[in-house]
Amino acid sequence: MSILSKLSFKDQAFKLRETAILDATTAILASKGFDLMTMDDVAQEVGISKPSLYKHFKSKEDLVGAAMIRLIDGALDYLEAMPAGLSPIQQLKDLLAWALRIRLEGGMPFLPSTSTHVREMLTRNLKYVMRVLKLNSKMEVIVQQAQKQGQLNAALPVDVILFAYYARTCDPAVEYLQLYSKLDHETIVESMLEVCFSGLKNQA
Amino acid sequence: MSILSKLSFKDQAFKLRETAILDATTAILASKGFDLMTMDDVAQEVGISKPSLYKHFKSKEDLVGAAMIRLIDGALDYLEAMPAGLSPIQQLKDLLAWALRIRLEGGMPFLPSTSTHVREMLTRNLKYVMRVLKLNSKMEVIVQQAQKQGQLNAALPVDVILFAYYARTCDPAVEYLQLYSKLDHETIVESMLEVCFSGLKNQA
DNA sequence: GTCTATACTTAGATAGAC
DNA sequence: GTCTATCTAAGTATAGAC
Repeated sequence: MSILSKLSFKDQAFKLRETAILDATTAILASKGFDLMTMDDVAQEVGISKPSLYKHFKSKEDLVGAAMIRLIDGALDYLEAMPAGLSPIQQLKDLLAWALRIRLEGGMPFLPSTSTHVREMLTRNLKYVMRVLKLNSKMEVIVQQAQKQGQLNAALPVDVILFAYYARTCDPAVEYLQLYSKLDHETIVESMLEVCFSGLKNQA
Repeated sequence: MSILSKLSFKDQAFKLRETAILDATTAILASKGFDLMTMDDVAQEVGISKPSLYKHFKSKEDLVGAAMIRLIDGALDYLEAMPAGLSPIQQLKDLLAWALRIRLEGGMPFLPSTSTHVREMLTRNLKYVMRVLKLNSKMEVIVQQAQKQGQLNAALPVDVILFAYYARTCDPAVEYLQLYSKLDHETIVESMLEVCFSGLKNQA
């Protein structure tokens, strides 16, 4: 019994450290991006040595893959937790607002678009790809519902809507507005939603 | 006289090679991005040695800066060459379509958004910053005209419109549509314009 | 499992011959 | 000005002591 509890305690500590590593990785990825993030950065941020880091994740690709999977899971959880009866378009708006708020606080979702290198790396990560496909099928359903109910433009192919939507979660305009405009976070989120769903054109 | 013409001939050859270098750089940047592009890549693509490359550009930053400046100049030229009397919103649409077509053909404009690293590097390049500011002031005028004439949403801050617009020129949705959808180039361009100006929402 | 110290590789930049 | 050959720094990954 004492051995068992000791083991599970060790396991718990291991899990906790793993969470700390993924937190650090996510934050560093958000600020420096994949290529500039070094394993030294991560180890130092967590307060462990590099070899210890490699005990948890066998490579940089592995580590970043795990961080990205956690983000996708976060999105899936958010979708799951949504109040029933929310209109499809409101679901899309809420999810985008959630992602943008995380980004504005330095938590970055959705790195894959930044470079072909990173994209190919993630494409080789089977577990990651499976999560993305799962999220994507859920999103596809929501978009089709929204089109059927006349909330989204039904003339646009579903692919176009989905990719345009995903691209908004990592839109560089967010960082530029944060840097060069005096708008606060919530105003930036609202503006991005407005631009995404209503476009730049005058509606009249 | 013969010396002078010989010199100017040499100068011409030098300029030609410089153009070839910038072409290669632009193409490689478009496919691999800044971090993965090596000076060896560029030298090999042009068919010269690395030290020769360094005779033209004193560093990788310098080289990429020059390539980006040429792209901005292309945009400025395109604006300049526009037929007079074109409505402001049509100018914006034409310029965006022009940029997207270049991207679809592997010519990439507007790298700066890809990472903070690249952005900071370009920010240190005075010549580049000056060109960007010049382009930006022209764009600002067009956007304000469009708002005044009721073509663009006047409720949105000019900054929001400009950054959202710039972001569309390097929208990752373009690459995803190119990769995963069966849409041809022109349909992608039209879809992106539609999404940019009218948004995803149903217009009714 | 954790650390110190180190091997290996890549890529930016240059010395020196021609 | 161009090349071959090389320097140097950085960063991924690991060997081996504790």
